[in-house]
Amino acid sequence: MYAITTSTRPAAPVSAMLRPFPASAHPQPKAVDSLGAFGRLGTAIKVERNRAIYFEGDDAEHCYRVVSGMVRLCKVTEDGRRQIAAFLIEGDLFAWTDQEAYQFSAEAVTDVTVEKFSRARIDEAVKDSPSLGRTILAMVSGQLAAAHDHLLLLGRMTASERIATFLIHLRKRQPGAASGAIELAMNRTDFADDLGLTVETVSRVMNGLKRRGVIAFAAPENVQLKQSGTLERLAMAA
Amino acid sequence: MYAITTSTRPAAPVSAMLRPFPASAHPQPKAVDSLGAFGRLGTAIKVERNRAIYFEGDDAEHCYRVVSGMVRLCKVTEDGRRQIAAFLIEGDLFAWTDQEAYQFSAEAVTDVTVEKFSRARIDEAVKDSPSLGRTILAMVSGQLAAAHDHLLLLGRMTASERIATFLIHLRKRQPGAASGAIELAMNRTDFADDLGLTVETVSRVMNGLKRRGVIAFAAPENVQLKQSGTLERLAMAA
DNA sequence: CGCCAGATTGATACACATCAATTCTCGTGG
DNA sequence: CCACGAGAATTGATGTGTATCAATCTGGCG
Repeated sequence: MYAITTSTRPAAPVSAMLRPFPASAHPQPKAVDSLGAFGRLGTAIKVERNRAIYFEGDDAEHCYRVVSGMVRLCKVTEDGRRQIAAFLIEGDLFAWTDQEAYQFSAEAVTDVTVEKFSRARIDEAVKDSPSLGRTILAMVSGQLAAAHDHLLLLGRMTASERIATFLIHLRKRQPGAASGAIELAMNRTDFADDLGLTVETVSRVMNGLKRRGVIAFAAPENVQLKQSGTLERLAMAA
Repeated sequence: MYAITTSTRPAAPVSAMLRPFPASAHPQPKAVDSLGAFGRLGTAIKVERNRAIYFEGDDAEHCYRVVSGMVRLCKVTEDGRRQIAAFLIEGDLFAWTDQEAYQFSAEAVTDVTVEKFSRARIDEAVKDSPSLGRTILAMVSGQLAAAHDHLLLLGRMTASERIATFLIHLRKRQPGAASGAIELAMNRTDFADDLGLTVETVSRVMNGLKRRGVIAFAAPENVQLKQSGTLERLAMAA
């Protein structure tokens, strides 16, 4: 049941963030084909763009895995400042916590399919299959490493370094973007809230790079990396 | 063997950071008593204050657990900017990665005893005992949650909010500091590099809080929280 | 066609960095 | 016991990168 729980709901940008659909609104969640190491332990759930999968403060009863689309983990302070901790894509695990409440909200950046696991069931499955536990640990520790890199970015990099790093990072994860064409699933605000900047600064830096011919974009969501070398020099320390 | 590997050594503050002692210099590493869930899988190692346990870029052959003292995980860019990802205390695991090279250096903040594990041996031990795997996962996912909170701090908090948050956080982890007395193992520079600030800003904010009677300190490393309420209000979103 | 959210651009403000002295602390040796 | 030196902390003066405030522009959609 999707009862209205007493979670810390964002105070400022309320209108934008909606609860996930009640289960009844999704008569037939599409079956997931690529189950990976997780067999049939979970349930596939679809979530519409810009809806929350869960809110910070909700009881942490489930853990998840992205099947398709993009998810963001984020937190909003009382006065409306928002930080996005990570953008997650196909295969990424999230909410794999031991605390009794979620500390970050998870929201669908695009229309998304996620697989939902009961924590209890996963614990049992791991007892039977140590390799499953190994897989989970590998993914979580990978995310820890990514978070640490993100800390360096937020703590010590300038605006242009952050953006260069972000773009390069995106291209690495983009499956079929061998050239330099990147499809940005997120908008400039998400962009800014991930990098600890404002929308205006993101816009200025992006258009600065565009003017210098380092990147190109007609529509804001369709960026091409023209001079990867320059970008990598800007990005510096990986 | 502690062969000189081809690791990315910090270019700027070279003098400060020294290799760990060769094993031969530690004839009898003191036996560790509190082995926790890890039995006798590891070896106790002592590392002197301000020496590195390993460097970013070194082959990631071992993982560690802090037995006593404080360890910092940090990265230095070519031009000398430094970010500390975390301060680790007794019981904390680190270097629990699947990548082939460490991405962050680990350094002793105080004189430190760490337990060192071979990754291969741990993997085997986990196969035998799933609960060990569960313990490890719990710790790593706890660190991921802490890293995410740190991201919010670096991305969206002001200098005073960062410092208030840091102080409160420290007190929570300090074992016997029920009152408000905190013993800072790290100096102002570490302080600043964890919070993404400069030493000067840290000093100014700390002395500002002191003037307002929120905190007190005679020596810089011995801080007392006088008005926890005020601090918590400053710290805001946990 | 007109609306609206998102993106861009411009003018200005400000929090923190940077540069530059002091001051403090503590270990060391005369 | 005190002068000395060195590293850390503090304090002050000034600079600057990014935020903030405020329009304006753009493209999609009813």
